[in-house]
Amino acid sequence: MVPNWDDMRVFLAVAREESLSAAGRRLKIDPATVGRRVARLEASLDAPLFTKSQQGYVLTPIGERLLDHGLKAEEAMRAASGSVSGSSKTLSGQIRIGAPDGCATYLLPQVCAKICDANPELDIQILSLPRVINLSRREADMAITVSAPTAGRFLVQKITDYRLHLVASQEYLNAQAKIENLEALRRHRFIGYIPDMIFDRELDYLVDIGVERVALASNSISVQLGQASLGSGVCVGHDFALPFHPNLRKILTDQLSLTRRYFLIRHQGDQRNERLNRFAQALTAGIREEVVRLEAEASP
Amino acid sequence: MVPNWDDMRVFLAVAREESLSAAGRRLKIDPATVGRRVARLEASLDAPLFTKSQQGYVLTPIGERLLDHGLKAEEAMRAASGSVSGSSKTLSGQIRIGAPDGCATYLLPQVCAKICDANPELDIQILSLPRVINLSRREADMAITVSAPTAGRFLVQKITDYRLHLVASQEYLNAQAKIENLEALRRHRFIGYIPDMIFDRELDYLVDIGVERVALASNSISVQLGQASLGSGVCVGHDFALPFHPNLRKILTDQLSLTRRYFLIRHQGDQRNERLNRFAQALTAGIREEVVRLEAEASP
DNA sequence: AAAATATTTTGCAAAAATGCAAAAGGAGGA
DNA sequence: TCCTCCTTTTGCATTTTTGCAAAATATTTT
Repeated sequence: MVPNWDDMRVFLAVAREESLSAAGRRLKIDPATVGRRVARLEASLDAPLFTKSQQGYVLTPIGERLLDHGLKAEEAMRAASGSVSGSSKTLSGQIRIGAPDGCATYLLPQVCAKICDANPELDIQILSLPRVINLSRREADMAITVSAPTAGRFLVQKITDYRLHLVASQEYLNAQAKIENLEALRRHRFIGYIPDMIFDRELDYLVDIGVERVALASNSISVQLGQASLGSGVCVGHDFALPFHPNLRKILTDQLSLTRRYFLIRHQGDQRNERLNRFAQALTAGIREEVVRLEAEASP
Repeated sequence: MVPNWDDMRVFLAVAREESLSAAGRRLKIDPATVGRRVARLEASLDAPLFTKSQQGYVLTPIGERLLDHGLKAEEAMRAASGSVSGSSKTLSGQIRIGAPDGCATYLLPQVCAKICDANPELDIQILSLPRVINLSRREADMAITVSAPTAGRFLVQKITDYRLHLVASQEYLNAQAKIENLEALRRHRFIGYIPDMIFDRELDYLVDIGVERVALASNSISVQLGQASLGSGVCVGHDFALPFHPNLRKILTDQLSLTRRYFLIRHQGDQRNERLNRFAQALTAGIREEVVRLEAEASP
């Protein structure tokens, strides 16, 4: 009769994922158990919460109503966990970060490795996302973005600025006439993002330069730089990525230099979550350091 | 690592009761289990929540902080349960009502019996309290009072007015000179509440009449009426109580008649709790009917 | 002072919940 | 049309949780 509070936790997962198996993956419990706990909750509430089918679980109107309250409970439970600063000196558990692929590829691996070394109990998951992450749905605990969100209640914190320049491989440059100015670029092949898959205006570098056509495109910056590295063309790349592609050279650095900024976005409700606060602190500091280190290495 | 939400439920009970066994009684689970679940919560939060001793569990500062969030979670869970109208036609589970003793003694038994008959799955607990009930601490789901609360966020609903008169036993009246007016009362012995235990000004009937001395006192109205019934003196009694004391007679009804009002108090957060709404509806209707019936019976 | 009554804690057997493996049922693609 | 992959569901062995009984300990009463 009186519901088990923990069943609400699995209810939320199922409501979000619309599937027992996906919810099970997220919660790291067996889908069968997930199904049984939903059934138990329905029994104790004496109401159908989902319409069940082989292609998933979808909320009934009653379930929708329950979801509203469940989210409130979740917020409270999250704040509760956060309020006990976890007396232990070291962080533990699981933290998931969403980030644009440049950051995820070239910065987070080293930074997170260092954090993990210092906190052996901590598991970090890096979500490299080809789209703006939906933090409201709790897809991640925090997200790194290139523009501050305008709507929604979030904690926004500047991480650091970083620079981008035009790059091409040494071999490519040797084979061509020296590129003297921006005008000369018109005769070159460009590598960039897939135009209609650019999810943030800040990432639409090429439009800033006036380039209209992208011959080789990928949704992954590392694929782009890989192609540039093979001598396929000219590309806009992060300075901090260059040490990973030794034969890439910056070009026209005096005539074209882009600056962008990383932000750390968190849920408003996590403001007093000491655990996440400490992690965020370590993360931003780590990224800042790493950008400085890599950009210095790339400057000559 | 990730806490079991249901452990928060038992944490709240222990925090309130400050004892494993009392919490166990309230939750209807074994004290040993309560202790183990608290231990598990502490382990998953990695923080000491209680200082434990043989005389009970008392919150640590960390526990205090957790309590705040836990209460929020509880509110959300309560609202969640309430939001699903419990598709079944009949009420079930457990509902606890606090009430002043007059109401608890002479009205609620019949009214609640009727409600229970109509809802076989429902358990009703009547808390007859010698003090103003602390609804904020969730000692009860709802409370009946004689004055509307001034502070706090509560739902207040008038139930019904009721009347009180001076009463004495037939035998007592026969043995005395006829009491013609209020002035004549000065020579009689009064039965009433224990003066310094009156918790609500509305119950301080005798001061309204001008009586200063109470010879026989009890904190229980049924004890008072029992004494009056034995011919020990004059007492202020509820009209609706008289049918239960057949040899009591109202006196000076034309010169002294008190009217009081019962209110039903509920938690603001329960406003959309269909289950409690339905119960409250049945309760107020039942009390209203019962007062009318009993007062009619007492009038001749 | 000693007995009685609370409390928490511990040991163990019973009960419940869980994970795994297999079954059953569709949706989408070759 | 069939085949494959993805679901949910079911049966069963294992693990975990729970309740009960007894032990240990302190407080209150006689």
